[in-house]
Amino acid sequence: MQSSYHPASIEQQMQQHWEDRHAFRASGSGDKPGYYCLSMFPYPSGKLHMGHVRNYTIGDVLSRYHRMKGFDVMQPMGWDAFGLPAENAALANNVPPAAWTYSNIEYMKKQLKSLGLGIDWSREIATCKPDYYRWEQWLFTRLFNKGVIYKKLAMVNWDPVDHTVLANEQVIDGRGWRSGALVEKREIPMYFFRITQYAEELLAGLDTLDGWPEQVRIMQSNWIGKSYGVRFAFEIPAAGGTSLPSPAGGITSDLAGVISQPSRMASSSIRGTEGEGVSTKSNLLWVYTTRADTIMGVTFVAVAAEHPLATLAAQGNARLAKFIEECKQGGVAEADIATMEKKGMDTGLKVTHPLTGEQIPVWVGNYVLMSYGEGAVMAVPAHDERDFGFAQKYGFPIRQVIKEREKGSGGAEVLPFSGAAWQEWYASKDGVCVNSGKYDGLNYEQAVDAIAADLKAKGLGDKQVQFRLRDWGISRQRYWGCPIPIIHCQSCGDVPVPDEQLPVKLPEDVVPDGAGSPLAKMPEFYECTCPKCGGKARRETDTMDTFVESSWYYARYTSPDCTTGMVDKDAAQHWLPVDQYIGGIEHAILHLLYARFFHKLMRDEGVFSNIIPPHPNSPPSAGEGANDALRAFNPLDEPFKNLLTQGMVVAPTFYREGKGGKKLWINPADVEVATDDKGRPTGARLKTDGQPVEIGGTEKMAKSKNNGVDPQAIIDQYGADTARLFIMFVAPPEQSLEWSDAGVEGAFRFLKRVWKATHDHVERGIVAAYRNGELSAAAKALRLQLHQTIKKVDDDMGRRKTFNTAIAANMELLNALTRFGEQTPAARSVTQEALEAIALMLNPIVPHVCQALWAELRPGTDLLDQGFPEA
RNA sequence: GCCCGGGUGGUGAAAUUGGUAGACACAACGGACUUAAAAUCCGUCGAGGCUUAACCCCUCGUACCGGUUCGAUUCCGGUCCCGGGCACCA
Repeated sequence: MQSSYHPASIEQQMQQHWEDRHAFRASGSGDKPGYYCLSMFPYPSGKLHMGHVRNYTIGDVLSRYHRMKGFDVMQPMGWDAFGLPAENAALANNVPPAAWTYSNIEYMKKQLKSLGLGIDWSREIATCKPDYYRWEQWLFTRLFNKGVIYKKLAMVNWDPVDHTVLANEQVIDGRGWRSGALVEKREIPMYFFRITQYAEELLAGLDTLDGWPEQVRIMQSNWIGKSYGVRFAFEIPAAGGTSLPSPAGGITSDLAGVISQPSRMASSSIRGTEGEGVSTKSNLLWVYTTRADTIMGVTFVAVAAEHPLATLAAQGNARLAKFIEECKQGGVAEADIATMEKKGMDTGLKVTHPLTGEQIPVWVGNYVLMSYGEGAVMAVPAHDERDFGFAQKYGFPIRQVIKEREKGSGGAEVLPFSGAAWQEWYASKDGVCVNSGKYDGLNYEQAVDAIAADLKAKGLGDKQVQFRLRDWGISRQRYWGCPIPIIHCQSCGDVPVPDEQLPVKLPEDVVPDGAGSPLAKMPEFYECTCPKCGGKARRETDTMDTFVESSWYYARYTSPDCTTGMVDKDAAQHWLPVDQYIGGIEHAILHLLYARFFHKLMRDEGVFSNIIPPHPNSPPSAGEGANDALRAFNPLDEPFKNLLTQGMVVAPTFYREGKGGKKLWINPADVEVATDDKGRPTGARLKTDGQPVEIGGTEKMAKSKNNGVDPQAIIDQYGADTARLFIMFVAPPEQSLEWSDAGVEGAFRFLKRVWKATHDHVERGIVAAYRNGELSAAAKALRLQLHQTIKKVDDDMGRRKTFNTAIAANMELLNALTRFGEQTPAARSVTQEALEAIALMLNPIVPHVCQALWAELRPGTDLLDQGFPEA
């Protein structure tokens, strides 16, 4: 046996051995139970980053552990290959996104292999390949015909200089990232997935996901945001009345057209069908509230800048028109809208309070979102913090209509709106109505019931369930994505591309120029004939959101070469659901929600099974515990049985201010940080010029902050095993991991110690692992610790998934073993037993070195054939 | 702004169901080995105090303030700070 540990040659040799044996090919034969272990596939950005290494090492540890436990493991890998960075690279380097992407894939695949991951490469997919996206287009046409996909106008970020739509990421401080121009909101037609139709099921399904972190289920539940409230209307007095702005007649009829449309919300009435008992009167301004008990405190109404009523009022009001224009400035990202200064302007219009008949002013508010609810809100300054601030600024009356419920004797004070004391009882809905006429004294439920009933009687409202979730807009005015399979015909309208013309192939030799999609400038792409009438037609040039590709790749892996459908039904039924899904916590909402949604879409399209179960779009309203079966996990309904959300790999950021305050981010590897005697950083300077740089926050490793640490350097210097060991040891998987070069050396040292201990033993001659004999007390103690360690490590890897403590337990065992040192035949057999166990226990984490150690301890046998040790 | 996490020695962390706080490492320091260095091995390592017969003992300590409990890093309420997400980064 070699006296010292040389990772480079061992790793190459073992990787070759695994390949020769096809060790990680998933059979799917059913001889052994299947275990589908999936890590979120990478975007081929160029090279692996630490987040990838962490993600795939966790997946590989779980895969190899389950393989040793007797499972037929499938661990596939592929490429989330469409996306914006390829277009950015194209702009920067004048290279087609396709070529850039394929060369990145080639390089990153080599890197993944050098990590020694037990991947079944025969199932590799890339989402930019036509044989993948063709099935996405196929599903699109089915959903379009069913009405699950539809077209409507939606707001985007518009760069008026580059004449292009910008992603939120490309809007920096309200300006286009390349042009520096002030970004505007603009409405364009887009295709939408009607995800709101599945809102109830997506919410109810969360209860079946026992194997998901609570945190993720809560986040998704809040995102879907089911609320119980009241939708009601203010009447808009007819034209000629006191409050309408002057311009010509026709306003009334215009209003009838634009305002009194049926609710655009994802909603269903609690009582009876929607619209029942609700007025069909025109001239109504609809709002939705979860606090109908405060309706008597309404002192103004605020509408979004894009609201039809605002548009109308602005026709005769230049100041208002200007304000609405101002509201259109800036991007569409909600975080920006929610944090900007709340501003408003009077429309001059007044509407009639449905219960008091009072005339209520209508204002335009820049904080009202057109995309949520009705695009208009009632404002109760006494009981809503935002309304309160707005009222103070613009001088609206503040009318208290809720007071704290009386407790004990004497009765409670009538508290005015005020900070924390107010919050506690108000937010918990633990108050009673005051200053509310006939509703005085009623509690929350009573007041809402009474008010909803009165509104309903007047035909001006009713209770309503509402979701925060919005439909999913998927049109992108970009080149490097899956073409939307629609043909626009003058006479037939939007016609889906027929199956025999699929896939609609994306030309791959194009270099975008940053000014809109190049497809729209390519007649050879968009000129076509209508499949219905045969007339001249124009092909859709928008592509799909790349989240669409990543919403079903997990299913495609079960049968990556299937040419008859999205998946082969038998393969899908054998492998799905994914037993263990692993990926970053940053995907907790969007990706994971979209994938759950897609699973249901595919189910309802009969993709997995010819038998399509009647799906519970509206689950039983029959109350608590009505149907426990709905709470049990069902692989036809949910794609991922267990979810592990790894924490982010974070690193410090450094920057210098460039021209115009633009930050130039500097990689940590190029920076030297000075610290005080307590280890706190005092300053930093660039290594190349010795000049100081600013220290930013510690953030997720990302290209945009240039704070990524290249894992390749560590693999090259210490080997993949050390990189894997360090990253698994330094923190439990769900916690965020702060990268530091210190500690890698320690991981390497540990592997050297394991190697040395095995070497010293093997050189004295291998023996049979302990069976029975005379043991010293020390030998007995060691053997006890050995089996306690096996038990703990098994539990840590299987149930707890805390690999850091599993490694620590092995370190303790090795420490005990090196201290032991007895050389009697019986003692040596205990040493043999312990060394074998260590090689087996560490195998999932550091497979190359363990495979080599095993070959020394048990010549002629292969670690690939060994099970996990048993305590 | 809203939703979700996190905060424990100089550092990463451990304490699995409310029961000995700091396992295992990193860094640092001291020692052995060496002509020397590296590597390796051994030892010390939360803060303060006490005591040298004793490496024995005492007090404080898990961001901060308060609560529940015989007992709280763990449960509850509040505050501060840091991170993730917010629908076109993936």
